[in-house]
Amino acid sequence: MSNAIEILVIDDEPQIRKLLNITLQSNDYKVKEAVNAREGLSMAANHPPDLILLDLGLPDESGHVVLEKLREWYTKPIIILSVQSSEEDIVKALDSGANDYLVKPFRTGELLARIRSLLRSLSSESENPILISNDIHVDLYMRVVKKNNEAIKLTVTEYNLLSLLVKNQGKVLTHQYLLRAIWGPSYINQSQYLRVYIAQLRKKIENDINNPLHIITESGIGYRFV
Amino acid sequence: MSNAIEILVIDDEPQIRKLLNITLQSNDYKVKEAVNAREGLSMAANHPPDLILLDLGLPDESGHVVLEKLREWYTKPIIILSVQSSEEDIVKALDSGANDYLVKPFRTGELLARIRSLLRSLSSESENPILISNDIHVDLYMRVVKKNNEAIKLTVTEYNLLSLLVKNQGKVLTHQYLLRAIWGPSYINQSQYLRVYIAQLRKKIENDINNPLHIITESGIGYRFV
DNA sequence: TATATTTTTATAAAATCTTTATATAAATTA
DNA sequence: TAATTTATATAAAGATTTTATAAAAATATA
Repeated sequence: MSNAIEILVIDDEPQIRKLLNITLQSNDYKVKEAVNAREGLSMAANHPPDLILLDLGLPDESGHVVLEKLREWYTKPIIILSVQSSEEDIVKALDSGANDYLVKPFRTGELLARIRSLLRSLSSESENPILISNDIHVDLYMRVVKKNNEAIKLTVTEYNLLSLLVKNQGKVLTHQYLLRAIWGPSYINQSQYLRVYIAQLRKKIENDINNPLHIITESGIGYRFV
Repeated sequence: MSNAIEILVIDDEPQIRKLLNITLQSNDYKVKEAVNAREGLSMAANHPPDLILLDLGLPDESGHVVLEKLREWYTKPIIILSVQSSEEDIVKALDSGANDYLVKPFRTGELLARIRSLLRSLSSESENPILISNDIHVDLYMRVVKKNNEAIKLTVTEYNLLSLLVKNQGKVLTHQYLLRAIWGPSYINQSQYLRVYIAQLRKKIENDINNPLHIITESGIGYRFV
Protein backbone atom coordinates (compact mmCIF):
# COMPACT_ATOMS: atom_id res chain seq x y z
CA MET A 1 0.00 0.00 0.00
CA SER A 2 1.65 3.21 -1.13
CA ASN A 3 -0.76 5.61 0.53
CA ALA A 4 -0.42 4.04 3.96
CA ILE A 5 -0.19 6.36 6.93
CA GLU A 6 3.40 6.85 8.02
CA ILE A 7 4.43 6.98 11.65
CA LEU A 8 7.90 7.92 12.83
CA VAL A 9 9.06 6.33 16.09
CA ILE A 10 11.86 8.17 17.89
CA ASP A 11 13.05 6.00 20.77
CA ASP A 12 16.40 4.64 21.84
CA GLU A 13 15.13 1.44 23.48
CA PRO A 14 15.22 -1.42 20.96
CA GLN A 15 12.51 -3.43 22.70
CA ILE A 16 10.08 -0.50 22.63
CA ARG A 17 10.82 0.11 18.96
CA LYS A 18 10.24 -3.57 18.24
CA LEU A 19 6.94 -3.58 20.12
CA LEU A 20 5.75 -0.43 18.37
CA ASN A 21 6.90 -1.70 15.01
CA ILE A 22 4.92 -4.91 15.32
CA THR A 23 1.84 -3.22 16.80
CA LEU A 24 1.69 -0.43 14.26
CA GLN A 25 2.51 -2.52 11.21
CA SER A 26 -0.16 -5.05 12.08
CA ASN A 27 -2.57 -2.11 12.02
CA ASP A 28 -1.50 -1.13 8.50
CA TYR A 29 0.65 1.83 9.43
CA LYS A 30 4.00 2.27 7.74
CA VAL A 31 6.66 2.59 10.44
CA LYS A 32 10.02 4.39 10.39
CA GLU A 33 12.45 4.25 13.28
CA ALA A 34 14.99 6.67 14.69
CA VAL A 35 17.23 5.75 17.62
CA ASN A 36 18.16 9.22 18.83
CA ALA A 37 17.28 12.90 18.61
CA ARG A 38 19.63 13.74 15.78
CA GLU A 39 18.38 10.91 13.58
CA GLY A 40 14.77 11.64 14.51
CA LEU A 41 14.93 15.30 13.53
CA SER A 42 16.70 14.45 10.33
CA MET A 43 14.24 11.76 9.29
CA ALA A 44 11.25 13.93 10.16
CA ALA A 45 12.65 16.76 8.05
CA ASN A 46 13.65 14.66 5.06
CA HIS A 47 10.42 12.76 4.83
CA PRO A 48 7.72 14.21 7.09
CA PRO A 49 5.54 11.44 8.53
CA ASP A 50 1.82 11.68 9.30
CA LEU A 51 2.40 11.28 13.02
CA ILE A 52 5.39 11.12 15.38
CA LEU A 53 5.81 8.98 18.50
CA LEU A 54 8.51 10.61 20.58
CA ASP A 55 10.32 9.29 23.62
CA LEU A 56 11.41 11.98 26.06
CA GLY A 57 14.45 10.12 27.35
CA LEU A 58 16.76 10.20 24.38
CA PRO A 59 20.55 9.72 24.78
CA ASP A 60 21.84 12.68 22.83
CA GLU A 61 19.32 15.41 23.58
CA SER A 62 16.30 16.09 25.78
CA GLY A 63 13.01 15.07 24.25
CA HIS A 64 11.59 18.43 25.25
CA VAL A 65 14.14 20.13 23.03
CA VAL A 66 13.37 17.76 20.16
CA LEU A 67 9.70 18.51 20.57
CA GLU A 68 10.28 22.24 20.41
CA LYS A 69 12.50 21.92 17.37
CA LEU A 70 9.93 19.77 15.61
CA ARG A 71 7.11 22.18 16.39
CA GLU A 72 8.96 25.01 14.70
CA TRP A 73 7.72 23.57 11.42
CA TYR A 74 5.98 20.22 11.93
CA THR A 75 2.20 20.63 12.30
CA LYS A 76 0.93 17.06 12.39
CA PRO A 77 0.29 15.06 15.59
CA ILE A 78 3.08 14.27 18.03
CA ILE A 79 2.49 11.79 20.84
CA ILE A 80 4.95 11.64 23.73
CA LEU A 81 5.86 8.25 25.20
CA SER A 82 7.78 8.58 28.42
CA VAL A 83 8.60 6.87 31.69
CA GLN A 84 8.33 10.29 33.32
CA SER A 85 4.91 10.52 34.90
CA SER A 86 5.28 13.78 36.80
CA GLU A 87 2.66 16.40 36.15
CA GLU A 88 5.41 18.89 35.45
CA ASP A 89 6.78 16.83 32.55
CA ILE A 90 3.34 16.20 31.09
CA VAL A 91 2.25 19.84 31.26
CA LYS A 92 5.56 21.00 29.81
CA ALA A 93 5.32 18.60 26.89
CA LEU A 94 1.70 19.40 26.11
CA ASP A 95 2.38 23.12 26.29
CA SER A 96 5.33 22.69 23.96
CA GLY A 97 3.00 21.35 21.32
CA ALA A 98 2.59 17.65 22.02
CA ASN A 99 -0.89 16.38 21.19
CA ASP A 100 -0.84 13.57 23.71
CA TYR A 101 1.31 12.04 26.43
CA LEU A 102 1.38 8.39 27.41
CA VAL A 103 3.31 7.09 30.38
CA LYS A 104 5.38 3.93 29.85
CA PRO A 105 4.51 1.17 30.10
CA PHE A 106 1.51 2.02 27.98
CA ARG A 107 -1.29 -0.19 26.75
CA THR A 108 -1.02 -0.76 23.02
CA GLY A 109 -4.78 -0.76 22.46
CA GLU A 110 -5.04 2.64 24.07
CA LEU A 111 -2.09 3.95 22.07
CA LEU A 112 -3.72 2.80 18.85
CA ALA A 113 -7.02 4.42 19.82
CA ARG A 114 -5.24 7.70 20.63
CA ILE A 115 -3.44 7.55 17.30
CA ARG A 116 -6.75 7.01 15.50
CA SER A 117 -8.30 9.88 17.42
CA LEU A 118 -5.55 12.29 16.46
CA LEU A 119 -5.42 11.22 12.84
CA ARG A 120 -9.18 11.62 12.68
CA SER A 121 -9.43 15.06 14.23
CA LEU A 122 -6.37 16.70 12.77
CA SER A 123 -6.84 15.57 9.22
CA SER A 124 -10.59 15.62 9.05
CA GLU A 125 -10.72 17.62 5.88
CA SER A 126 -8.34 15.47 3.90
CA GLU A 127 -10.26 12.44 5.08
CA ASN A 128 -12.68 12.85 2.21
CA PRO A 129 -13.29 9.47 0.73
CA ILE A 130 -13.08 10.55 -2.86
CA LEU A 131 -13.77 7.72 -5.20
CA ILE A 132 -12.32 8.22 -8.60
CA SER A 133 -12.99 6.33 -11.74
CA ASN A 134 -11.33 7.97 -14.71
CA ASP A 135 -13.42 11.07 -15.33
CA ILE A 136 -15.97 10.52 -12.52
CA HIS A 137 -15.27 11.75 -8.98
CA VAL A 138 -17.61 10.91 -6.11
CA ASP A 139 -16.87 12.87 -2.95
CA LEU A 140 -18.85 11.19 -0.21
CA TYR A 141 -17.93 13.83 2.39
CA MET A 142 -19.01 16.83 0.35
CA ARG A 143 -21.70 14.84 -1.37
CA VAL A 144 -20.59 15.99 -4.78
CA VAL A 145 -20.29 14.09 -8.03
CA LYS A 146 -18.06 15.52 -10.72
CA LYS A 147 -17.55 14.55 -14.33
CA ASN A 148 -14.40 15.99 -15.85
CA ASN A 149 -14.19 18.28 -12.81
CA GLU A 150 -17.62 19.73 -13.37
CA ALA A 151 -20.26 19.19 -10.72
CA ILE A 152 -23.22 17.13 -11.82
CA LYS A 153 -26.64 17.66 -10.32
CA LEU A 154 -28.13 14.42 -9.04
CA THR A 155 -31.35 13.78 -7.18
CA VAL A 156 -31.27 11.97 -3.84
CA THR A 157 -32.14 8.63 -5.36
CA GLU A 158 -29.72 9.04 -8.23
CA TYR A 159 -26.92 9.94 -5.84
CA ASN A 160 -27.67 7.08 -3.48
CA LEU A 161 -27.69 4.63 -6.34
CA LEU A 162 -24.49 5.94 -7.91
CA SER A 163 -22.56 6.11 -4.65
CA LEU A 164 -23.58 2.56 -3.80
CA LEU A 165 -22.39 1.35 -7.19
CA VAL A 166 -19.15 3.32 -6.94
CA LYS A 167 -18.46 2.13 -3.40
CA ASN A 168 -18.64 -1.40 -4.75
CA GLN A 169 -16.68 -0.61 -7.87
CA GLY A 170 -16.12 -3.68 -10.05
CA LYS A 171 -18.57 -5.81 -8.12
CA VAL A 172 -21.90 -6.84 -9.60
CA LEU A 173 -24.75 -5.65 -7.40
CA THR A 174 -27.96 -7.60 -7.90
CA HIS A 175 -31.31 -6.00 -8.59
CA GLN A 176 -32.60 -7.27 -5.27
CA TYR A 177 -29.65 -5.84 -3.39
CA LEU A 178 -29.90 -2.44 -5.02
CA LEU A 179 -33.66 -2.18 -4.63
CA ARG A 180 -33.48 -3.19 -0.99
CA ALA A 181 -30.65 -0.77 -0.28
CA ILE A 182 -32.12 2.25 -2.03
CA TRP A 183 -35.89 1.83 -1.81
CA GLY A 184 -36.26 -0.65 1.04
CA PRO A 185 -37.06 -4.34 1.39
CA SER A 186 -40.62 -4.03 0.14
CA TYR A 187 -39.44 -2.83 -3.27
CA ILE A 188 -37.29 -5.81 -4.26
CA ASN A 189 -39.61 -6.66 -7.15
CA GLN A 190 -39.75 -3.17 -8.64
CA SER A 191 -36.97 -3.74 -11.14
CA GLN A 192 -38.46 -1.07 -13.34
CA TYR A 193 -37.47 1.60 -10.82
CA LEU A 194 -33.90 0.52 -11.23
CA ARG A 195 -34.06 0.65 -15.03
CA VAL A 196 -35.48 4.14 -14.96
CA TYR A 197 -32.81 5.43 -12.61
CA ILE A 198 -29.95 3.64 -14.31
CA ALA A 199 -31.04 5.24 -17.56
CA GLN A 200 -31.12 8.66 -15.89
CA LEU A 201 -27.67 8.18 -14.38
CA ARG A 202 -26.22 7.06 -17.69
CA LYS A 203 -27.67 10.10 -19.38
CA LYS A 204 -25.78 12.23 -16.85
CA ILE A 205 -22.42 10.48 -16.59
CA GLU A 206 -21.80 8.43 -19.74
CA ASN A 207 -20.18 10.00 -22.76
CA ASP A 208 -21.76 7.65 -25.27
CA ILE A 209 -25.16 6.56 -24.05
CA ASN A 210 -25.30 3.67 -26.52
CA ASN A 211 -22.03 2.30 -25.26
CA PRO A 212 -21.95 2.83 -21.49
CA LEU A 213 -18.44 2.46 -20.05
CA HIS A 214 -19.17 3.12 -16.38
CA ILE A 215 -22.48 1.53 -15.52
CA ILE A 216 -22.47 -1.94 -16.99
CA THR A 217 -25.59 -4.09 -17.31
CA GLU A 218 -25.30 -7.70 -16.22
CA SER A 219 -28.41 -9.05 -17.84
CA GLY A 220 -30.58 -11.07 -15.53
CA ILE A 221 -28.36 -10.24 -12.53
CA GLY A 222 -27.79 -6.58 -11.88
CA TYR A 223 -25.40 -3.71 -12.54
CA ARG A 224 -21.74 -3.01 -12.07
CA PHE A 225 -19.68 0.18 -11.92
CA VAL A 226 -16.31 0.15 -13.66
CA MET B 1 -15.05 39.11 28.94
CA SER B 2 -17.67 38.23 26.38
CA ASN B 3 -15.48 36.25 24.02
CA ALA B 4 -14.11 33.99 26.74
CA ILE B 5 -13.75 30.33 25.87
CA GLU B 6 -16.76 28.38 27.09
CA ILE B 7 -16.47 24.94 28.60
CA LEU B 8 -19.44 22.74 29.40
CA VAL B 9 -19.00 20.34 32.31
CA ILE B 10 -21.37 17.35 32.30
CA ASP B 11 -20.94 15.55 35.62
CA ASP B 12 -23.33 14.47 38.35
CA GLU B 13 -20.87 14.72 41.24
CA PRO B 14 -21.19 18.15 42.89
CA GLN B 15 -17.67 18.10 44.31
CA ILE B 16 -16.14 17.42 40.89
CA ARG B 17 -18.21 20.18 39.34
CA LYS B 18 -17.09 22.54 42.07
CA LEU B 19 -13.45 21.61 41.60
CA LEU B 20 -13.67 22.04 37.83
CA ASN B 21 -15.57 25.27 38.15
CA ILE B 22 -12.94 26.83 40.37
CA THR B 23 -10.02 25.47 38.37
CA LEU B 24 -11.38 26.50 35.00
CA GLN B 25 -12.69 29.89 36.04
CA SER B 26 -9.40 30.83 37.60
CA ASN B 27 -7.89 30.13 34.19
CA ASP B 28 -10.30 32.51 32.48
CA TYR B 29 -12.62 29.94 31.01
CA LYS B 30 -16.35 30.49 31.19
CA VAL B 31 -17.92 27.41 32.75
CA LYS B 32 -21.39 25.95 32.33
CA GLU B 33 -22.58 22.95 34.30
CA ALA B 34 -24.97 20.10 33.56
CA VAL B 35 -25.79 17.49 36.16
CA ASN B 36 -27.00 14.70 33.89
CA ALA B 37 -27.10 13.47 30.29
CA ARG B 38 -30.39 15.08 29.38
CA GLU B 39 -29.38 18.49 30.64
CA GLY B 40 -25.93 18.16 29.08
CA LEU B 41 -27.25 17.37 25.62
CA SER B 42 -29.78 20.14 25.82
CA MET B 43 -27.27 22.76 26.96
CA ALA B 44 -24.74 21.69 24.35
CA ALA B 45 -27.37 21.96 21.63
CA ASN B 46 -28.85 25.25 22.71
CA HIS B 47 -25.56 27.02 23.20
CA PRO B 48 -22.64 25.01 21.83
CA PRO B 49 -19.55 25.45 24.01
CA ASP B 50 -15.95 25.49 22.78
CA LEU B 51 -15.12 22.30 24.63
CA ILE B 52 -16.99 19.66 26.64
CA LEU B 53 -15.82 17.79 29.72
CA LEU B 54 -17.95 14.67 29.96
CA ASP B 55 -18.24 12.22 32.82
CA LEU B 56 -19.00 8.68 31.69
CA GLY B 57 -20.92 7.69 34.82
CA LEU B 58 -24.05 9.76 34.51
CA PRO B 59 -27.24 8.82 36.38
CA ASP B 60 -29.76 8.93 33.54
CA GLU B 61 -27.83 7.62 30.55
CA SER B 62 -24.50 6.03 29.69
CA GLY B 63 -21.79 8.54 28.92
CA HIS B 64 -20.91 6.51 25.85
CA VAL B 65 -24.40 7.14 24.49
CA VAL B 66 -24.14 10.85 25.28
CA LEU B 67 -20.81 10.97 23.48
CA GLU B 68 -22.27 9.36 20.38
CA LYS B 69 -25.27 11.66 20.38
CA LEU B 70 -23.03 14.70 20.73
CA ARG B 71 -20.76 13.58 17.94
CA GLU B 72 -23.66 13.42 15.51
CA TRP B 73 -23.27 17.17 15.17
CA TYR B 74 -20.78 18.59 17.68
CA THR B 75 -17.31 18.92 16.16
CA LYS B 76 -15.31 20.66 18.86
CA PRO B 77 -13.17 18.88 21.50
CA ILE B 78 -14.70 16.48 24.00
CA ILE B 79 -12.62 15.25 26.94
CA ILE B 80 -13.83 12.26 28.93
CA LEU B 81 -13.41 12.25 32.70
CA SER B 82 -14.11 8.87 34.22
CA VAL B 83 -13.34 6.61 37.12
CA GLN B 84 -13.29 3.75 34.62
CA SER B 85 -9.67 3.06 33.79
CA SER B 86 -10.07 -0.10 31.74
CA GLU B 87 -8.49 -0.11 28.32
CA GLU B 88 -11.82 -1.22 26.85
CA ASP B 89 -13.59 1.91 28.12
CA ILE B 90 -10.81 4.20 26.97
CA VAL B 91 -10.62 2.70 23.47
CA LYS B 92 -14.38 2.74 23.10
CA ALA B 93 -14.63 6.39 24.10
CA LEU B 94 -11.76 7.50 21.87
CA ASP B 95 -13.17 5.59 18.93
CA SER B 96 -16.58 7.14 19.51
CA GLY B 97 -15.07 10.56 18.95
CA ALA B 98 -13.61 11.64 22.28
CA ASN B 99 -10.44 13.68 21.90
CA ASP B 100 -8.96 12.71 25.24
CA TYR B 101 -9.66 10.53 28.26
CA LEU B 102 -8.56 11.26 31.81
CA VAL B 103 -9.01 8.82 34.67
CA LYS B 104 -10.37 10.21 37.92
CA PRO B 105 -8.86 11.38 40.14
CA PHE B 106 -7.04 13.52 37.61
CA ARG B 107 -4.41 16.18 38.09
CA THR B 108 -5.83 19.60 37.39
CA GLY B 109 -2.61 20.93 35.91
CA GLU B 110 -2.56 18.08 33.42
CA LEU B 111 -6.23 18.60 32.59
CA LEU B 112 -5.59 22.29 31.92
CA ALA B 113 -2.62 21.45 29.72
CA ARG B 114 -4.69 18.93 27.74
CA ILE B 115 -7.45 21.49 27.34
CA ARG B 116 -4.94 24.03 26.05
CA SER B 117 -3.51 21.45 23.68
CA LEU B 118 -6.91 20.60 22.20
CA LEU B 119 -8.04 24.20 21.92
CA ARG B 120 -4.76 25.02 20.22
CA SER B 121 -4.79 22.24 17.67
CA LEU B 122 -8.46 22.07 16.85
CA SER B 123 -9.13 25.76 16.59
CA SER B 124 -6.12 26.60 14.47
CA GLU B 125 -8.19 26.46 11.34
CA SER B 126 -10.72 29.05 12.48
CA GLU B 127 -7.87 31.45 13.22
CA ASN B 128 -8.32 32.99 9.82
CA PRO B 129 -11.86 34.05 10.45
CA ILE B 130 -12.42 35.84 7.18
CA LEU B 131 -13.99 33.60 4.63
CA ILE B 132 -14.22 34.89 1.16
CA SER B 133 -16.28 33.59 -1.67
CA ASN B 134 -16.05 35.86 -4.66
CA ASP B 135 -18.08 38.90 -3.69
CA ILE B 136 -19.11 37.72 -0.21
CA HIS B 137 -16.87 38.26 2.83
CA VAL B 138 -17.77 36.69 6.17
CA ASP B 139 -15.69 37.87 9.11
CA LEU B 140 -16.40 35.33 11.83
CA TYR B 141 -14.47 37.29 14.43
CA MET B 142 -16.17 40.62 13.85
CA ARG B 143 -19.46 38.97 12.91
CA VAL B 144 -19.68 41.11 9.82
CA VAL B 145 -20.87 40.08 6.39
CA LYS B 146 -19.96 42.16 3.37
CA LYS B 147 -21.13 41.98 -0.20
CA ASN B 148 -18.93 43.84 -2.67
CA ASN B 149 -17.29 45.50 0.34
CA GLU B 150 -20.54 46.86 1.68
CA ALA B 151 -21.74 45.66 5.06
CA ILE B 152 -24.98 43.72 5.02
CA LYS B 153 -27.37 43.82 7.93
CA LEU B 154 -28.29 40.33 9.09
CA THR B 155 -30.34 39.20 12.05
CA VAL B 156 -28.78 36.81 14.57
CA THR B 157 -30.45 33.78 13.06
CA GLU B 158 -29.59 34.81 9.53
CA TYR B 159 -25.97 35.31 10.53
CA ASN B 160 -25.75 31.99 12.35
CA LEU B 161 -27.16 30.17 9.38
CA LEU B 162 -24.94 31.90 6.86
CA SER B 163 -21.76 31.47 8.90
CA LEU B 164 -22.47 27.79 9.39
CA LEU B 165 -22.95 27.34 5.66
CA VAL B 166 -19.84 29.37 4.86
CA LYS B 167 -17.71 27.49 7.40
CA ASN B 168 -18.65 24.30 5.57
CA GLN B 169 -18.25 25.78 2.12
CA GLY B 170 -18.86 23.24 -0.61
CA LYS B 171 -20.30 20.65 1.72
CA VAL B 172 -23.97 19.76 1.74
CA LEU B 173 -25.48 20.43 5.15
CA THR B 174 -28.68 18.51 5.78
CA HIS B 175 -31.89 20.11 6.97
CA GLN B 176 -31.59 18.14 10.19
CA TYR B 177 -28.05 19.29 10.82
CA LEU B 178 -28.83 22.92 10.16
CA LEU B 179 -32.00 22.93 12.23
CA ARG B 180 -30.29 21.21 15.12
CA ALA B 181 -27.32 23.54 14.98
CA ILE B 182 -29.28 26.78 14.69
CA TRP B 183 -32.58 26.13 16.48
CA GLY B 184 -31.78 23.08 18.61
CA PRO B 185 -32.57 19.37 18.45
CA SER B 186 -36.29 19.74 19.02
CA TYR B 187 -36.65 21.68 15.78
CA ILE B 188 -35.30 19.09 13.36
CA ASN B 189 -38.66 18.73 11.67
CA GLN B 190 -39.28 22.44 11.14
CA SER B 191 -37.89 22.53 7.61
CA GLN B 192 -40.09 25.51 6.88
CA TYR B 193 -37.98 27.70 9.19
CA LEU B 194 -35.03 26.90 7.03
CA ARG B 195 -36.85 27.75 3.81
CA VAL B 196 -37.93 31.10 5.18
CA TYR B 197 -34.43 32.02 6.31
CA ILE B 198 -32.73 30.73 3.20
CA ALA B 199 -35.08 32.91 1.16
CA GLN B 200 -34.25 35.92 3.35
CA LEU B 201 -30.51 35.30 3.04
CA ARG B 202 -30.73 34.91 -0.71
CA LYS B 203 -32.62 38.17 -0.97
CA LYS B 204 -29.70 39.84 0.82
CA ILE B 205 -26.67 38.21 -0.76
CA GLU B 206 -27.60 36.83 -4.18
CA ASN B 207 -27.37 39.02 -7.25
CA ASP B 208 -30.01 37.16 -9.22
CA ILE B 209 -32.58 35.73 -6.85
CA ASN B 210 -33.95 33.42 -9.55
CA ASN B 211 -30.54 31.92 -10.13
CA PRO B 212 -28.78 31.71 -6.76
CA LEU B 213 -25.04 31.14 -7.15
CA HIS B 214 -24.02 31.04 -3.49
CA ILE B 215 -26.68 29.21 -1.56
CA ILE B 216 -27.50 26.09 -3.52
CA THR B 217 -30.55 23.94 -2.85
CA GLU B 218 -30.05 20.20 -2.69
CA SER B 219 -33.63 19.10 -2.99
CA GLY B 220 -34.59 16.49 -0.45
CA ILE B 221 -31.33 16.90 1.47
CA GLY B 222 -30.31 20.38 2.42
CA TYR B 223 -28.27 23.37 1.33
CA ARG B 224 -24.72 24.11 0.31
CA PHE B 225 -22.66 27.29 0.11
CA VAL B 226 -20.43 27.65 -2.94
C1' DT C 1 -45.05 51.88 22.64
C1' DA C 2 -42.58 51.38 18.43
C1' DT C 3 -39.51 48.50 15.97
C1' DA C 4 -37.23 44.50 14.75
C1' DT C 5 -37.27 39.75 14.56
C1' DT C 6 -39.08 35.25 14.68
C1' DT C 7 -42.73 32.05 13.92
C1' DT C 8 -46.68 30.55 11.49
C1' DT C 9 -49.72 30.18 7.56
C1' DA C 10 -50.95 29.97 2.77
C1' DT C 11 -50.06 29.02 -1.84
C1' DA C 12 -47.68 28.85 -6.23
C1' DA C 13 -43.83 26.85 -8.51
C1' DA C 14 -40.33 23.56 -9.11
C1' DA C 15 -38.31 19.25 -8.56
C1' DT C 16 -38.63 14.55 -7.98
C1' DC C 17 -40.69 10.08 -7.96
C1' DT C 18 -43.81 6.63 -9.76
C1' DT C 19 -46.19 4.59 -13.34
C1' DT C 20 -47.23 3.55 -18.05
C1' DA C 21 -46.20 2.66 -22.75
C1' DT C 22 -43.33 1.04 -26.12
C1' DA C 23 -39.07 0.01 -28.49
C1' DT C 24 -35.01 -2.66 -28.34
C1' DA C 25 -31.88 -6.25 -26.87
C1' DA C 26 -30.76 -10.68 -24.94
C1' DA C 27 -31.76 -15.29 -23.78
C1' DT C 28 -34.27 -19.43 -24.47
C1' DT C 29 -36.56 -22.90 -26.96
C1' DA C 30 -38.35 -25.49 -30.84
C1' DT D 1 -31.74 -20.57 -37.31
C1' DA D 2 -36.12 -18.64 -36.40
C1' DA D 3 -39.62 -17.91 -33.26
C1' DT D 4 -40.74 -16.88 -28.76
C1' DT D 5 -40.09 -15.36 -24.33
C1' DT D 6 -37.84 -12.58 -21.10
C1' DA D 7 -35.22 -8.65 -19.80
C1' DT D 8 -33.72 -3.97 -20.55
C1' DA D 9 -33.83 1.05 -22.09
C1' DT D 10 -36.04 5.23 -22.47
C1' DA D 11 -39.44 8.81 -23.02
C1' DA D 12 -43.14 10.88 -21.17
C1' DA D 13 -47.40 11.53 -18.43
C1' DG D 14 -49.33 11.81 -13.92
C1' DA D 15 -48.81 12.00 -8.93
C1' DT D 16 -46.43 13.41 -5.09
C1' DT D 17 -43.12 15.80 -2.52
C1' DT D 18 -40.31 19.57 -1.75
C1' DT D 19 -39.19 24.32 -2.13
C1' DA D 20 -39.77 29.46 -2.53
C1' DT D 21 -41.94 33.40 -1.17
C1' DA D 22 -45.11 36.72 0.58
C1' DA D 23 -47.54 38.12 4.25
C1' DA D 24 -49.83 37.82 8.68
C1' DA D 25 -49.40 36.82 13.56
C1' DA D 26 -46.74 36.38 17.59
C1' DT D 27 -42.86 37.44 20.22
C1' DA D 28 -38.85 39.83 21.66
C1' DT D 29 -36.14 44.09 22.07
C1' DA D 30 -35.04 48.83 22.55
